[in-house]
Amino acid sequence: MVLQKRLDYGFHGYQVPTMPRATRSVRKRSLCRKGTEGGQMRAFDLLATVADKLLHGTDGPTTTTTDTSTEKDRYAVMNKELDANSLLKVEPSDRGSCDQGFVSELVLSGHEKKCDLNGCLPQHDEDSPPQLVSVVTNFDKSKEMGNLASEVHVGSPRSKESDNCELDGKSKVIVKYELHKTEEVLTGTQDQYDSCKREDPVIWDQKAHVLGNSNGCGKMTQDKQIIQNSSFATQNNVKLVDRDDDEISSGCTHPVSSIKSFRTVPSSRDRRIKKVSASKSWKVVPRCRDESLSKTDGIWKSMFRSKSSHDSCRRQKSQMNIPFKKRKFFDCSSSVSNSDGGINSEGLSDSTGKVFNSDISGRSCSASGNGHHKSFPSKDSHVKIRIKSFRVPELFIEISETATVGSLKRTVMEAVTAVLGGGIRVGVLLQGKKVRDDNKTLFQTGISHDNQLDSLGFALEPNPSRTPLALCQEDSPCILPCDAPEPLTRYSPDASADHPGSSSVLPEPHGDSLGHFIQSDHDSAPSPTNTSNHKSTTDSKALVNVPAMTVEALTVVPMHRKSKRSEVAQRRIRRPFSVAEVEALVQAVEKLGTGRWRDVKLRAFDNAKHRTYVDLKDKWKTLVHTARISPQQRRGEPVPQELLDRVLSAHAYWSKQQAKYQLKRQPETTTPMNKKTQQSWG
DNA sequence: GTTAGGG
DNA sequence: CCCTAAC
Repeated sequence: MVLQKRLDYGFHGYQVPTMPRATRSVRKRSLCRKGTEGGQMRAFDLLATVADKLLHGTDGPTTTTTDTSTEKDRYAVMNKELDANSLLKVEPSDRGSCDQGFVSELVLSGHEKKCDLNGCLPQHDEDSPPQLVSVVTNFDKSKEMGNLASEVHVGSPRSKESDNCELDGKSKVIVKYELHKTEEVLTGTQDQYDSCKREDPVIWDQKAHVLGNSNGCGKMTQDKQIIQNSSFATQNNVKLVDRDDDEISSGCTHPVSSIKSFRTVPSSRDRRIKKVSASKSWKVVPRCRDESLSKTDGIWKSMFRSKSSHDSCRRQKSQMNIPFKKRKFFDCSSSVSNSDGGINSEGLSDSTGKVFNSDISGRSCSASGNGHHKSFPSKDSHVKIRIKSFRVPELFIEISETATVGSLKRTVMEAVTAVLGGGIRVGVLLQGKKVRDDNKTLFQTGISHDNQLDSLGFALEPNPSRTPLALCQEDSPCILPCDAPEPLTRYSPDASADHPGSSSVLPEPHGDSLGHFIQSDHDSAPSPTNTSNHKSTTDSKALVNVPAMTVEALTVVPMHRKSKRSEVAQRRIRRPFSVAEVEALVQAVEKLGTGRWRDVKLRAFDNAKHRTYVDLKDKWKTLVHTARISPQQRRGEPVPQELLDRVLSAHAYWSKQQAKYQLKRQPETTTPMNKKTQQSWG
């Protein structure tokens, strides 16, 4: 029998490809955003816009090749720039002449024909929306590990110019990526672009009939569907934003929307994907780091310029949130880092990596939404927003140790895709405060060009509407503000198959959504707000208001429900005992003694589903230990000395009792003093 | 299913 | 917190 082990990968987040990367120079007028601060654009729209960018970036084609002759490549999924600290990257594969990464393969496996997208590709005519994102992909030519970092620029469709920043002298591929159109990615010649451009640009307008249009379009969306299916459709809670169900009506404005329209297509793709993602035979790994580092040297250098690879490696390791002993199997080269502070190639990302300020610089571009880029000012005051990069909420992945590295990659990709695809949404922060009113205009909100938008930030947060279960902690900072604990996202591809309650999601910070607190046995995190009527505050029981647990914002994304159970259940998350819990435990033990953990559980933690009697026993064990060591050696949330004293006292008492019991059957009668002591407890 | 103890 | 032996 194969020993199944699990690996936990704690990602403190990726850096999702940077969104618009504003070009400072007005000339580049790259930041034409729809909407104006004057009231036409509401915060909601802004969010939607941002989300769109993200999604397109997520599902859009990625190109990882410079080989312009390979048509196929052009439709690869746009690579995301992962957190520099994450060792898992989206990268081009070394397969064949095309450097298509697995992502693209996964997503676009259906694009056998060159012009699948024919007739679907946007016509970058004068009427095209002013959103054009150019992706500058840099990657180390040193093949196989050709890591790459992408940058996404938003600009006008016609601004062909691209930043010529060259990183570390690596070869560079410049890709134009048109938003609100297809996920077309141009990697090379213009004629290719033209040859595949869509004929009916109208489709991309609000009310186009998706079905009525080219197959190319359909295929495209279909491919996206595959991604969804493979990554999160099964959990039926994540989808690409709010569009999936809107069907045709929403048209291609949001490419994803048409997905269902093409459901009928080749199931083989689905199957393939499933198969791929399901396979979890871990084979290799253990090899270090230096080797792989050297391969990715270019990247590492650019990402960790100030560190030696060793250092980074070490740091990675030390920060990896891998609660397993399996840790030893972990490998830096394939690992992920929890380190904070995304360090993108530009070294500009926020140190927290959570919220990135946007940068609004001056004037806008044409107000006419028609994409006419009269390079300059218009009557409307437009707001330019620049987002260096986003960071995906922390992601947790568990995968069988027997899984292959390849499947790990895919799993991670799926997780990311799932998250980006709808598990998250964009939040707007203004001066550290979350802007909740989606209906306010930017101007009303204070997001105006003449306002220093340094204070404007965007954050990725769980998308409540897409998540079935939500452990909602009122006002808990899911929003990833600087320094706030990042929400934890747990992605378990296979485990927890049959646990309905196992898919809980990040709390929805807003009161606006289904703030239903679900106390699934899975893990009902003690209510932080001490709602006196909360279950976990066992009224008559010993356990009183359990203070907020530190962590507990987690997302569990059950996947592959069909997978074998052999994959083993995932390790429970660590839930440090709060002082209140300790108090309750001590009290119960004083009364019941050690050795009756089940009773202790029933008495004091009956409502704390996540505390088993074994947990209580273990906690007691550690408490005793803690009480015996010097305060300096203690870690974690300090337990009041008073409690520790009681622990020792009770422990001593019950130990004595036990000893006596064993010696003879002479109950407590022989020790009046102890008895007295106990009375004082009771 | 519980307990106890090592990991 | 996990795993197991032992009951």
